[in-house]
This record gives sequence, C-alpha cells and structure tokens, in this order.
Amino acid sequence: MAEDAVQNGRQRLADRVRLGLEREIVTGDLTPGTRLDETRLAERYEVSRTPVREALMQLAASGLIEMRPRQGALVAAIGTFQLAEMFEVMSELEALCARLAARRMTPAERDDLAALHEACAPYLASGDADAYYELNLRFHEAIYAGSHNAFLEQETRKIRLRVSPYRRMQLHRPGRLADSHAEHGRVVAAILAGDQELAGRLLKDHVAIQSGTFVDFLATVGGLPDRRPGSARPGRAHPGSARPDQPPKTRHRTG
Amino acid sequence: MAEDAVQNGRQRLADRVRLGLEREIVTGDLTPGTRLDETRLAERYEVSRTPVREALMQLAASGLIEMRPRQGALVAAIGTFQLAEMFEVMSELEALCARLAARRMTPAERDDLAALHEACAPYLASGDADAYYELNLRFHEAIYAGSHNAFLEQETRKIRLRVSPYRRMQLHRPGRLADSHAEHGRVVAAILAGDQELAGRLLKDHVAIQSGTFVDFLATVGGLPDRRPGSARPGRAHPGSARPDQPPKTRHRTG
DNA sequence: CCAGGCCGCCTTGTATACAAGAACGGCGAT
DNA sequence: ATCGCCGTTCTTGTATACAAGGCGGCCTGG
Repeated sequence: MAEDAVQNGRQRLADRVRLGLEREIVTGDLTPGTRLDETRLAERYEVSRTPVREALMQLAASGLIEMRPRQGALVAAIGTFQLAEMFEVMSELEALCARLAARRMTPAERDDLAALHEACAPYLASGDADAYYELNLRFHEAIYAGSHNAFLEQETRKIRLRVSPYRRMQLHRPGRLADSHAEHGRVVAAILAGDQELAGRLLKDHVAIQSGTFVDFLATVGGLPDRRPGSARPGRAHPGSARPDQPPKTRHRTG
Repeated sequence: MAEDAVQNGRQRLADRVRLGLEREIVTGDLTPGTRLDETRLAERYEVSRTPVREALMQLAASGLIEMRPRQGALVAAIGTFQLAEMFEVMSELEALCARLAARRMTPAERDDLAALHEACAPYLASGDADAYYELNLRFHEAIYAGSHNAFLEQETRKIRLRVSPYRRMQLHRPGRLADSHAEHGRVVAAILAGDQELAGRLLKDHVAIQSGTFVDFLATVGGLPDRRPGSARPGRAHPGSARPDQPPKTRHRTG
C-alpha cells in the first residue's frame, strides 16, 4: 500500500521512520504491547535517535502508539471497552460520510463506487480475505472521499488506521465476508439512489456489526487489558464510569 | 511571562512549551498565520530547540499549527471552507454526545448540567461575553463527558480546541448570547427528559448556527485564504473538488 | 531601469554528547 | 529464606554541534 511513497528519496528521515513503523504496526508485524526502544529503532532504520523520536511522537499523537514519560513507547494496546468506544464514534462518522456522499457524490464517483463494490465479488468467492480486505478499505475510503468534506475524510481515516491492527484478526470468520459484501451492496444502492438517511443507517449498522464481532472476538480470545488511554493530555477524562452502558445496540452475530 | 506554569518543576520541558503555546494560540495572543521560529521560541521559553521542536510537532499533530518542511511552523490559518467542514463534523459529534448523554447521564450529572446552564444566566444579563464563553465551554464539556465515551469526549474536545482561535471572534455579536443560552436551555430539557433524538438535533443545530455566523463573519471580515490543510500525511486527499457543495443546511441569521 | 541569476545568511533537519530518572539485580538484614 | 534497600545500568530527556536547503539581497547584464 505504501509503494506510492517509494520514488521520493527527498523525504525527511523522520517521515521514513514514521511510515515504516506505521506500516509495521498496521500489518501486524509489531503487535500491540510491543516495546519500541529508541536506540534499537535508530539502528534498525540507520538514523540517529532524533528522527526516531520525532516519528514516535507523531505516532503517539495519532494514537497508534503510547508514550509513557520516562518509560518509553509501546505499540498501543487498546482494551475492549475502548475499542467499543472507538467503534461507536467511527460508525457515526462513517454514517455521516455516507449521508453526505449520497447527496454530494458526482456521477463519476458513483460509478467508481459501484465498480469498486463489484470488484470485491471475485475475492469473496475465492475466500481470499486479504485481497478482500484491501478492496474493502478502498470501498470505505471512496465513501469518505464522496462526502466532499476533506476534514471528515481525514478524521475518519485516522480512526480507521488506529483500529486497523485489530481489524485484521477479525476478517477470517467464516461467513463474515459474504455478509459484509451484502451489506456493502445495500449501502451502494442507497447512495446511488441518493437516500441519505438510509445510506447512513446502513453503513452505521455495517460498522457496528464489525464492532460487535470484534469485541466478541477479543473478549473470547482472552481480552486485552482494559486500561484507560490516559495519554499525556492533562485534561482529565471524567472521573466515573467510562464504559458504554449499552454496548453496540445492533445485535451482532455470535461467534 | 509563563508564570502560570512555574510551580510544576516536575513536568517535561516539552510539555511546558506545548501547553504555553497552546494557551497563547487559543487565547489569541498568537494569531493564525504567525510564524513560529524555533530558535526564538527556545529563547523565550529558556530551553533548547529540542523540546521546542517536540512541542511544535505535537501541536502540528493536533492541527493547531502547520509545519511546512524546511519552512518552519505557522499558527494554522483555517480557511472558511475548511472551517465549515470542521463544523460539519463537530456538529455531528456533539449531537452524538448529546444523544448518548440523554440516555447515559447519571442523575448527578444531569443535575450538574442543569446547574451549569443556570449559572450562565447572570453573565448573559451583564453581557460579559468572556465569562459566558468560559461557562459555555464547561457546559459543552459536561455533555461530552455525559456521553460516557471517553474516546468521543477526547476527539470532540480536540476539534473544539482547534477551532477555538476563531470562535473567540464571534461571541460579541449582539443577541447571540441570548440565543445561545435559549438553545442551551432546550438542549438541557431534552437531555433531562431522556429524549435522545431531540437532544441530538437541538445541539447539532446549535453548533451549526455558530458555524453559520462564523463563516459569515470571516467572509465579511475579508475571509481567510482557502488553502487546503495538506499537512504531512502523504495519503492523498481525493483529487477533485473538496468543498462542501451545500454549506451548513441550517439557515443562519444574517449580520 | 528592470530582470535574472548568483551568493550568503538564516532557518530547519540530523547527529551526538551529556544528564537524570527508572528498572533490575545483588546484597544484607531480619 | 525472604524481604527490602541500594547501586548499577540502561533508557529516556535535553542540550549542543554540524549539515543542508530555502530565501532574500545584491550584483550584473540587457
């Protein structure tokens, strides 16, 4: 996915390190919880610690890693509750994208979206989850772009990037691919028809379903520690219970 | 000059610089477009360039400043279209907060919210816009917290922080304070009544109205350049038109 | 007089050296 | 033998030195 940045030898070292780490985290080469030692990273990327630190801070800002003062950086390990929280927001943002796309997409964009959806079908049949994953990503991004709101597009992408390390695990559940594709189909139809509300609702449910299967999966696998993000921000999170009292209301399929 | 952060000798220098700059930007001491020279900032804060660079990068990640490679950092100047885009997202996130708050707030939180709302009244009468601004902020944050979704709360706050340099300008419009307070009142009522949809819709409109007056204001004042954020992210934004074809659909007051 | 190119300064980007806090292991005391 | 204290060592945080690129001014040519 990053071959688009290859040709550019003129980029800052810090960016090269950041992109490299980002890729390693998203693809799962670096699993959540892994400690990131500045010196070793510097050796690995053949640069000094300065650009490494720069990259780490940017990744921390994007939420992919977590930096504890005087204790170094870890690949962010997101707890199940926090993941549920993120999906709650993401489903809403994606729904907004869909609503806006339904009313703002150009005819060309609508054609592209439909084409993208249909291009998924072969991999569905062959059960090639990784290839489907790739196209699925492009499908969702096409909807983001279709919102014609660059800020929204960026924010939504950031959140998707942030949960992607976990997303990967979940794709291989039997039957999920077909369901996902069918859900996409309904979303496409609604967008093409210009039905904002329907498109929004369908996409929201689509994301929420993934959330449900996710949380199920993580919980059964043994779950992740449910620590609060509590990053550098001094602005206190509210004191009391931070969990959603009603996790995704969409009924999700059981494992 | 930074006497507010003196007492705490135990925090990292970079954090001190970041907080200081954040404050200066949000309060308007540093206006959008101002160039931020690393060396001078280092002198001003009496630290070396290293923590300054760290702070700048974090601010860039949060969107408050913009870093152009090899050309230094500027306080982010947000164009009118981009601002409209941000409000489009913000209104949706705040609406989500309100919906969730309506169904998740504890009785104590509901009481606090109502109290906060009523505490605004005196400043309304006296026309003290700055004091009202402060309480207004706390009012909105109470709703964020009431969503019981820490991630949502954080994201919404980040966006609010990011637009706050512009927000300040808009408060002094005559009559706006009273309107704002009345809108808050309806939101509180809906939340206390547990009416999710109504609370969401009301808060969304409330934010959208501000968006409208904002964009009007900026446009008349002479407008800001409409440059694309185009930050460090290499992931290309979609190629074509990025502007909302229908700026906030809520009809906003003229003047 | 104006335009274009060249040169030098100033800024950012990177590397390295130094200081200070935290984890870990060893040693002693109970 | 186990627990706690202390020192070592490794890591991060900060400062400074060095390199490279952009911008502005100046000079020269038309």
